[in-house]
Amino acid sequence: MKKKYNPKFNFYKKPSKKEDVPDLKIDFVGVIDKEKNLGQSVLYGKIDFPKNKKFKSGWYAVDAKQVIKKVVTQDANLLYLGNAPLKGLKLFLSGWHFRGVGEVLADKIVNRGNMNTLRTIKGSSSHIQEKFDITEDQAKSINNGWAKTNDLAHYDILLNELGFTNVQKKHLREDYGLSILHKLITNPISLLGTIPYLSLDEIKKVCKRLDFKISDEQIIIAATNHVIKKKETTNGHTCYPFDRVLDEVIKLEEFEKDFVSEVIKKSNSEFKFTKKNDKEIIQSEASELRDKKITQEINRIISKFERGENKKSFTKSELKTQKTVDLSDEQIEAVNTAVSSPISIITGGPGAGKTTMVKALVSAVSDLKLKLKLTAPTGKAATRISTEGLKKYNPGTIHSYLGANEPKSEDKFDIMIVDESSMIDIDLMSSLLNSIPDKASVVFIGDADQLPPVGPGQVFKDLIRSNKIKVSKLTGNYRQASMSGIAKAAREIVRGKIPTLDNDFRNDIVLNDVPRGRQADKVLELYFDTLPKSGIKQDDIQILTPQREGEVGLYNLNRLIQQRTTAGRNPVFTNKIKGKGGEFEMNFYSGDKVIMRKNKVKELGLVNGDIGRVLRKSGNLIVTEFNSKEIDFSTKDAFDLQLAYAITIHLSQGSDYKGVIITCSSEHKFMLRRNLIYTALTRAKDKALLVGEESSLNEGIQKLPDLRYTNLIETLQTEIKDD
DNA sequence: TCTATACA
Repeated sequence: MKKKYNPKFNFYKKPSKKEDVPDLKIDFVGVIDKEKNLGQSVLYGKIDFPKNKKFKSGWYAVDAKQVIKKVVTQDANLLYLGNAPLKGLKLFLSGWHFRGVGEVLADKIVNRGNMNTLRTIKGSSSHIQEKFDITEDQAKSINNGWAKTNDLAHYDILLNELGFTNVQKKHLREDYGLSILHKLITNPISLLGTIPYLSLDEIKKVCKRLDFKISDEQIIIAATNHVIKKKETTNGHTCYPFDRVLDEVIKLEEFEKDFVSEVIKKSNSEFKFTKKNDKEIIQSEASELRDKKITQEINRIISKFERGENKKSFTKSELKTQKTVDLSDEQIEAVNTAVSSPISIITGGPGAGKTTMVKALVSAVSDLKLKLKLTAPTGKAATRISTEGLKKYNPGTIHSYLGANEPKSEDKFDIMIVDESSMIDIDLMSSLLNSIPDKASVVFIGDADQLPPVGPGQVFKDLIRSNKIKVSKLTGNYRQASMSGIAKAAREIVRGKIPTLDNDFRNDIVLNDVPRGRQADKVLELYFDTLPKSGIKQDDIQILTPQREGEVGLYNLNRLIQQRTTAGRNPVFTNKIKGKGGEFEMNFYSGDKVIMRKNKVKELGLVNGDIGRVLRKSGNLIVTEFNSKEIDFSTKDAFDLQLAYAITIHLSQGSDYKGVIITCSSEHKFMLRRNLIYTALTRAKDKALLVGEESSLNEGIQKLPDLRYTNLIETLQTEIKDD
């Protein structure tokens, strides 16, 4: 049987519209007389249970459609609760629907009304007031609150009763709907690994509440899914070596290793096993289906694509976008490939000519009268496209594009160009490919040597390495001699070679080999004296560091610079920041360089990563300056601001600066990796100054980025036809 | 150890 793909952890799903609230109506039914199969229902009052069946006394939850004409149907899925779900009811009443009802009042009401509470609150507020012996206002609030709820109320109460959190409830509603009843009746523990932030202990509590006896096999399978999922959320692996999964499962539940191994191997529909370098790799079913979904969508896009036949090859003169820029042969070829292929990839490091190439591609696309869509995974990358003169195409984040459009909607385009594609995780890629209309094409642009996505997988890399997608690699066609020292060093670092660096400041890349304890001072010296003297203004300098904590961590460097520049003035505002040693207060003064950490395009016209300056306080508002425009922040909005003299390397991805000071201290050696150093270094346009121990830098360059186990390359290679 | 997006 072919299984339907169910994106278990898809946070990018378009929220369901009000009108199509799925059917989630459940009823609570209680057995009154076991002998006569007589019962009561919250929705219908006195009811009958099927005569020929035995029931336990106490309460059940049931799909409301399965109580017909005051009779529970023969085949009804009854979830046995035993005790009435009063805890869930209390939580429901003290929830956001009912203003002014807190825990104490909810307690009082439910203790009086028990399960009749639900019938009572449907009545008039005077009735409510009298029954519960509460004030008129309280009764009105409950009456109003109930009017705002819908069929979801009982569903919510049930999940409250079982102890699920709000996020978990949301996923249960959207991923399972009413089928959750069947799941809870047959195998509640299998929810583990399919609902985020659900721990083994929590699901065990759910089982206990339901008096559900868990078999060893069920526990093992659930724990295995749990371990695999954890590897995905913490390290981005979409599959993992079996022996290591096994060890962790045993740590969670003390079973015999051989027994655990046998159980997992036997349940072959739950897991997929593959071999990588002779290592046995296990993948969850959900992850396998997700890979398959991606290949399916790619196959669909390839097979529906129509532009290929009547393709036009652009020549150099046709693609000339700006008088001064001459396109290289590889750029022209990349444009032609992108225009005539259903899916294509353009890679290359900074300075390889991606931006010029994109502009040429855009002009070619408009020449062909094709409708274009521009997107990127981050707000920052999307605005950067805007500033490249492509604003009229309305670049936006992939998320906002997905949210605004029903997949394959009317808002069709012929070609989508996606920038900074290396930051796309596998779930986002799946949603994105799914949204590409038939006949349209996609071009992914990015640099695979930069940092991997925050989320799971490394789709961009895998797509390239599968050899199933057309890849245009831009090299910049530079001759060694004409290359900047920065570019040369970056190329060496990517290959794992240690570049020869010294502290000669006449070079554009300089290594200051400084021991711990003197590194922060060195950073300040470069920032305040050396660089400005060489003609790079402080505004054009960005300090980059791998971590927040430590001598050359983000907090300390920002604090030190602030002390020398702005401290002592009256603080404009204060934020609370959660550091390693607990919460601390951070003052912001007039003149402080700040970074915006949230996308607030509609409200403030700013995206995550925008850099600006604090100006002054004006009444309740904090006046700032971003891109030479004054922007007013409320104190609440100002919580999204951080000091930005120093920022993490991760945050700098996608930006560039004239001068960059990069710390490479042994105190951050855990973070120092080849791709991190490469990303930091390639942010620099004119000058890159490294501060730290040479040995840490060199070790970092040798250290490959954390390996991500994925199975996508293999899936692509078997599922995608060659053309 | 760091990091994106989005919604409620």
